Amino acid sequence: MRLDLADLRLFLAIVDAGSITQGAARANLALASASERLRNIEADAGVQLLERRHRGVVATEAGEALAHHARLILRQRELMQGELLDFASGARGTIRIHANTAALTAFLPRKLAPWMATRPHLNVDIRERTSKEIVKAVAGGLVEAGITSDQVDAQELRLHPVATDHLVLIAAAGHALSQRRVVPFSEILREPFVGLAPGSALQDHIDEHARRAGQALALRIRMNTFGGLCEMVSHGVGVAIVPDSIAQSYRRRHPYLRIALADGWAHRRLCLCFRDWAGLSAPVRDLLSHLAGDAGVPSLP
Amino acid sequence: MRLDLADLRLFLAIVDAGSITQGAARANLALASASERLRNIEADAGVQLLERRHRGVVATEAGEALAHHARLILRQRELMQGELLDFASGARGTIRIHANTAALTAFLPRKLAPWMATRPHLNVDIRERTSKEIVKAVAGGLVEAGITSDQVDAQELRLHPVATDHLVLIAAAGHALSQRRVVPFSEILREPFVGLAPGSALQDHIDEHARRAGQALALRIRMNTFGGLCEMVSHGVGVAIVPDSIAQSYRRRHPYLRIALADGWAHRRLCLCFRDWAGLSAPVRDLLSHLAGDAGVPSLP
DNA sequence: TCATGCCTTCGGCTGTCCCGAAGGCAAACC
DNA sequence: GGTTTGCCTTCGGGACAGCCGAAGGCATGA
Repeated sequence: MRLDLADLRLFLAIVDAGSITQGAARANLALASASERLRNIEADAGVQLLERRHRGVVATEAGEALAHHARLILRQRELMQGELLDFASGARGTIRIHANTAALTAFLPRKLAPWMATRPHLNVDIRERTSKEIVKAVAGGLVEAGITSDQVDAQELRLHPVATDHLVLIAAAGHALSQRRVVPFSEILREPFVGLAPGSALQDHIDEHARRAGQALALRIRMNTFGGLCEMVSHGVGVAIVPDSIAQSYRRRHPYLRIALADGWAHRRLCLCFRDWAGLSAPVRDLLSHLAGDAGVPSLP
Repeated sequence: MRLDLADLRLFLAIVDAGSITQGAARANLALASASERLRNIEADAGVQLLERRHRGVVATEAGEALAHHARLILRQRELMQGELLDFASGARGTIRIHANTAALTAFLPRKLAPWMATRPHLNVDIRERTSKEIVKAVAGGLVEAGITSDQVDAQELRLHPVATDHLVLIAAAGHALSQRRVVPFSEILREPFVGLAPGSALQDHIDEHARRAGQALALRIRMNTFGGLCEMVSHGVGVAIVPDSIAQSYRRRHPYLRIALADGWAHRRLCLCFRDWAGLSAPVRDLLSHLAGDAGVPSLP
């Protein structure tokens, strides 16, 4: 059966108009073409679909049935078209980006929530990775964009700073360092530490710097969450290094000292990371614009 | 958007098969054609629908959405096709026939019930008409077929007898005619009559014969149903002329005498009436075959 | 009897769609 | 490391479908 969508549209137009002449006009077809299509439709169906009257035509029972189904099919097609348009315009789909620990825990939730609320069909899949892994993933095309620290070698990728997120040392009140405002990492290498679970990107990052300083940190306990970690520190179990954004947000619940780290690698800025702006998909561009600042992104191309 | 049903079928085949090559084969298309169609589909949609992998392809989110709608649309089309096939094969639709009073009240109900029970989507629209009107309607193409008395001038139409339905006189027990087995109409013209409501085809028929005999019947009362009519007769209100099938079916409830009418026009046979067998629609042919006899219709072409 | 409105048919043309063949690319294999 | 294999894309040519204008048929209404 070779009945196609144009046939359905034409048939509906004819039934609604009540005459082949008018229906053909509505469907932007010459009368001859409409007549021919109709002939084929009826031949295929094997039933008479229109009753020819002196003044126009009316649908037979079979014709009514066809019209009914035609309406359903065309409606379904409208829905499909709308949905595809959503995908094309970026109102629907899934964005995949990578983010480091700091971005994922402190920066993104606050920025992402209102943005997603206005895009009900848009899903975001964020994976936590070390900044180094993120750069590799973006460079290799595995994800379109990521949010990394600026302490990483981005090679040919573009980095666009969107927030500061310095690492700070936190220690229980009354700790020996309590008088210091700033302390170098090398000076605290022998302190008892509270750490994050192995595999955490931030923890690996810190361990790496300890290794470079020729020392392994003395981790008394490893926690799974920043909340637990901060609580441990506030009870004097040990010190810890966390993003300042985290340190700020937990200090009400678990009082502790915040002491800046003197090292360059601790002065991090969170950066959007992507290959080139023009190559990004619409929804990712939209998201990055939003993350870059509420006041638009004059600095993004 | 020029996406047609072939596109949908092809796309589904490709998604299911997991490769354009296989999908094209399933859709009976050359690889080149499939590739071209796909290109157009994606261009129209404005989104990538398939992710090209080293081994075949997989649908993107947008592709999944398209596939989903495609399945719905094609299913709907299947339903439509099935329904049209029902119409074409005569399993669905409405049959319009005319029947005279006798056929409508006595012959048809018994024969029609089992036939309709096995054809749930087939409706039958039967109108009561005089035999003369039926012949006119069939000859004029207003209905395909009818069931008439054989007492009518059928002209070029075909008549096929299917049952006898003689008119009989009924009278209360103890009536003056109670000793007679047969009586000519002319002899009872002056009897008080119980008749049917004006407009009834049978009543008009009887009146017509009375008029030819130069007399109007003395109708003491006109009833709307045969049941009421028979009851009146059994109580001695008057005599009446009814189809023998009716007389038989009510004589238990309302006892009366059945007396044959001698006149030729009372010796009726019910006949199928149609123009030509080949010109009938499938369901009407089917119905007439059934009415002509349970044992097939050797005499119908 | 003509005019009107509607549908059908005809002949010609254009555009679409299909196909085979050739080319490119990445993985798997020898 | 070259070759084979599987898969996708592109190209050019050819056939067919579908579209159109014009002419014809039919019934109605003036």
